[in-house]
Amino acid sequence: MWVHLVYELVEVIVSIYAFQVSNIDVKQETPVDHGEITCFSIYCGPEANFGNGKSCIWVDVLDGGGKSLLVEFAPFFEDPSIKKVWHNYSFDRHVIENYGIKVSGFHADTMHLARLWDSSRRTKGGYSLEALTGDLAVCGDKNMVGKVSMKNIFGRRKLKKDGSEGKIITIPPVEELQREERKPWICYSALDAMSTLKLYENLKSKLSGREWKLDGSTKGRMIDFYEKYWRPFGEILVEMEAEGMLVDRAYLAEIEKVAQAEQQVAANRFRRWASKYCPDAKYMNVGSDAQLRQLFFGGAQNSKDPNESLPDERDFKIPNVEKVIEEGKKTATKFRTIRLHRLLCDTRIDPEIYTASGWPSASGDALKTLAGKISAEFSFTDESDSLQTDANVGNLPETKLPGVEVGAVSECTKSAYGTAYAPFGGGEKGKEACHAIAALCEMCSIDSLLSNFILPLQGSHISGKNGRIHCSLNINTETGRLSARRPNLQNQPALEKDRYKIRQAFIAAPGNSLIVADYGQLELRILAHLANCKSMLDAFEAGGDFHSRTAMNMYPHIRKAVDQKLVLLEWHPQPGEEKPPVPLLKDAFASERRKAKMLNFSIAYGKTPVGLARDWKVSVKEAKETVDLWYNERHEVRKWQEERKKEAQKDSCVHTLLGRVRHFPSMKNVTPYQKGHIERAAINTPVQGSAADVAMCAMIEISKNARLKELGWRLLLQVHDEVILEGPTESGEEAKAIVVDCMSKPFDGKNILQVDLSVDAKCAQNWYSAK
DNA sequence: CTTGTTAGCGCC
DNA sequence: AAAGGGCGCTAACAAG
Repeated sequence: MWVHLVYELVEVIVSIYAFQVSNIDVKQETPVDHGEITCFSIYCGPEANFGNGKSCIWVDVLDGGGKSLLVEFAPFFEDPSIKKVWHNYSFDRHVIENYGIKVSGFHADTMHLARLWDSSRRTKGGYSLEALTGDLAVCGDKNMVGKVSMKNIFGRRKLKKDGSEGKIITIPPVEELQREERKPWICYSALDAMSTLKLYENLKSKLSGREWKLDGSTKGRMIDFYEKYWRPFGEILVEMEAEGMLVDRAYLAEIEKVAQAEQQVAANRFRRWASKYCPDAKYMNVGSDAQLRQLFFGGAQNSKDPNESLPDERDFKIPNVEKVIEEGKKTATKFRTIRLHRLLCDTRIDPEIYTASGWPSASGDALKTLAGKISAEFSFTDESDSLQTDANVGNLPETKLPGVEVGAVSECTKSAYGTAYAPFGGGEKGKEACHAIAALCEMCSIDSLLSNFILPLQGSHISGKNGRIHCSLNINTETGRLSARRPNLQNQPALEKDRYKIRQAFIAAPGNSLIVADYGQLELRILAHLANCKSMLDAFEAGGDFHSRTAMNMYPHIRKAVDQKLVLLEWHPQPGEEKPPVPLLKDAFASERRKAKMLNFSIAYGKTPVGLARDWKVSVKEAKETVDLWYNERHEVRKWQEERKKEAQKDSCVHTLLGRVRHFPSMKNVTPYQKGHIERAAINTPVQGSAADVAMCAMIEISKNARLKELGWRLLLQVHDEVILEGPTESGEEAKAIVVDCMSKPFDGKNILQVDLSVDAKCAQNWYSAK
């Protein structure tokens, strides 16, 4: 009876839900196929009267009727004409869909509204309902009761063993609260719905008060931006999460074995070598940076505080796998202690890299410096072997061109062995040390692949019933990019780093294929457009290898070589041709092109000559000269960047292509370092944020394309400038062409940029082979 | 035994 | 003094 009441009333008023969910660990699990609803509430403003003057409905799903009661509400959830506002729509929708209810009528997500209003609340309390409703800058409503956290209402101090209250505050399970603290619990969860609607009204009015400017002219208000872009985008993201990616678990189990075996070999190789200098190193945790720091740099001074030094030797606890019974103990304990001292007693290795806290770094980079550019392969038993390995070290020589001076000094004159070579005595000893440390590096990188990717991808908590992985896709970055969580599918190893071909585990279902489509140099194209830079626009217009063209524009001697046809900018082999008639620029001037490429990527991020000098191991003056060469042909970029810095200083904000705003703290009263950070963010955000705008528009185009839908193609994932879809193999080619078209003309079927948007797309059975 | 923090590293 | 933008995740460690 009262279900009908709601149904009729809410057609006119926006309504709100807040769900309490059990049987799910929110921090670990995906809500897709996990989690059960214990209760929910509906609020549609103070005017509604559900009887006895009550304006809010609270529904007990736990003891009040369970699934059958929830299903009574299905028509209500599924009615698109009932406009619904949520706080974190994604979670609630997945949980409702676990009951087979298809939610419709998505009107707004207050988390996204808040993010659109102010994208930098991370340091101001974040975007929880509690933080937002409690913030007067967001909800200036004095009559409003903000959300109060569960911890404050229901938190109980954990009792210590002696019966007194401890410091740890625990919250009982929601089922227990609902049954045993019924009244406050109903108030609490009903308030969620009321807070959400209040928050919606506040944010809507704020966004209505802010002008939306696109390309310099007024398009409306920012709430219009939300409705045009982020509302449909929010819905698309939830659908993508629900789809999920199919993962080949058998394949992952296979590469896990291989990786573990290779890791053991590398780790033991290092341990065996290290134990020659420090016996306990045989049992060390080679993955612990503290232990490594002790072995290499024991006794070293802190670079920031000369009064602090690492101890000469230090004890570490390790799992007692050998079941050693230590002195004074009766049985083998779970852990035992080993003592590590500096490997070299008489010699010290000068640390080149320090951590932020001033201690010598034992990071991968630092270890690579110690080892040098060599392989981990080394025969520790038969030293005659080493000569063969020796022949392989060093860089490949660059193609030399007669009559043309090759710019940089070739690095192959330097020794390929790292800084550990000399301290360990040079010669065979030095080589042995470098190879052992190289093995350590390899062990670390395998470990990182295993623990970050291969193992978690096989976990059951992140996959649904159908074996697919459902990450959550969030609009929660300061620039407007997406982020992915549980698991983060946006940082899967790519290309040459993917030594176990992890991406091969992301597959299409039988009968299906994946389409992987990505933009070529999206951010650089955006920069060319925003800065209106002629040289860059011309280079994109001409097409071909952008970095080679940059190198040519930077260095007159390269331009001369190109003009005289001594080198080719790029080469498209004709049938029958095997190699180009003259060398390619990227081979003949590899080091210049490398620098040009690095500058192309770094300058948009605001990298300074100081940073480049460090990377390139040249003087700051020299780095600055190279940077100037880059800007020489691209003075519009410099001017545009200066304008952005001024804008950040004057208005405390910058804008993206579609008119989203990122605010910065006032530049008064900030340290020079903070000022630098703001300035770099100010020149980066319009580029990164506009690229995010483009990618979002492309996804909206793809998602609303009727033909793609008809053919059965669905978006699965976005990785900033790349999208992945899955659909029937037989329509792969047709779908691919549509996707490319959507991405090239992402603004309502048009491209409003001054540059073309180049798109590369492939159809394949797995993610790896689509690259 | 839990929690938070740091360093490090994967992606674009 | 700090000198590359934006993320999320992990192990190890430190602290409660």
